[in-house]
Amino acid sequence: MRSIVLTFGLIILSCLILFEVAKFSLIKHTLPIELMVGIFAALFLVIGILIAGKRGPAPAREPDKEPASPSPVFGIDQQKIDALGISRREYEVLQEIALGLSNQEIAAKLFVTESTIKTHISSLLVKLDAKRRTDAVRIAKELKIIN
Amino acid sequence: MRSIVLTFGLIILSCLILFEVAKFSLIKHTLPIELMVGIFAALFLVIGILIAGKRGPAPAREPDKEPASPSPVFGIDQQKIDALGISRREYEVLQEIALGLSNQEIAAKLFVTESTIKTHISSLLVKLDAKRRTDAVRIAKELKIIN
DNA sequence: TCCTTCTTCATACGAAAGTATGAAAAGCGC
DNA sequence: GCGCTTTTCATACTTTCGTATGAAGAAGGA
Repeated sequence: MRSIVLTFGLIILSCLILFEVAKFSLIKHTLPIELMVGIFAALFLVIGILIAGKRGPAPAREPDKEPASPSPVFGIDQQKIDALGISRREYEVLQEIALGLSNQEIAAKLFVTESTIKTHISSLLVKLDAKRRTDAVRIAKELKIIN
Repeated sequence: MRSIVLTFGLIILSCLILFEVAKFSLIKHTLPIELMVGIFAALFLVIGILIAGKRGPAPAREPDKEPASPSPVFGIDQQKIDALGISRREYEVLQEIALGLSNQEIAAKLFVTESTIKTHISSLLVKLDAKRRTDAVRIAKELKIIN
């Protein structure tokens, strides 16, 4: 909670500063308006991606307004991941499984113990309704929740 | 692929339209610059979030072709299978592995003992230079020798 | 603050996977 | 027939995987 406030505060603050600087430049006609707007657009595009990248555990999943795209436009269907209740960490493990790594290798890669990986995989198998890791990978690919 | 191009095309198109309208309003001084920039910032913030929500870690994956319905011969590289020295029976086993079946299930499906399946898999792992069956599946898909 | 979820870890056990080795039958090309 | 590969199977052993259960700290929402 505190971290969110802090992060947003920082973002807003830096944006305001940038904004004032930009307006100053604009008045002096040292920058065209188009460029100005473009910069801000790009800036907020990046910010948006960053924010979304830090997806929390299903943030208040209200009834979805349809995304109007039955097929995943950009490859991965985040909504399906949420709908299955797959957590961030579990998803990371799933990706490593798909790469063909062993539990031990995944543990080393994610800096946790093999025990933890086993726990994640067990719940993944339940959530994906799979019997084995190979099964889980196939199902996940069919659901397009991994590449 | 087509849908991605379409989506991006639409986004860019609507942005250009919005941009022109905005510039027009700006010239007529019906809107303050701040509001203008703010609208675009918000717009691209949303777009960024949407994109991030739908994107994958993008490890250069080509989309899988339609399963089963068309002849699996198209897209499969028979020459690579031969080059790797993978026999007919081994290839059958490989396909079953990719479906997520256990050794026992594969044995039942192919009417042989589990022992035989293990033998086939062992040589498959060597020929594919894989350490595990999950690894073998990934490699086989990358080599386009299975769907 | 209380409650829940997520993440982490451990231990123990059973099931599945994989390795090593040997061997026998069948098919094929020479 | 002879040599070669493929396919089949077995036994024994090691490693990995998966389940069950309990527990504890961190983060976030109500």
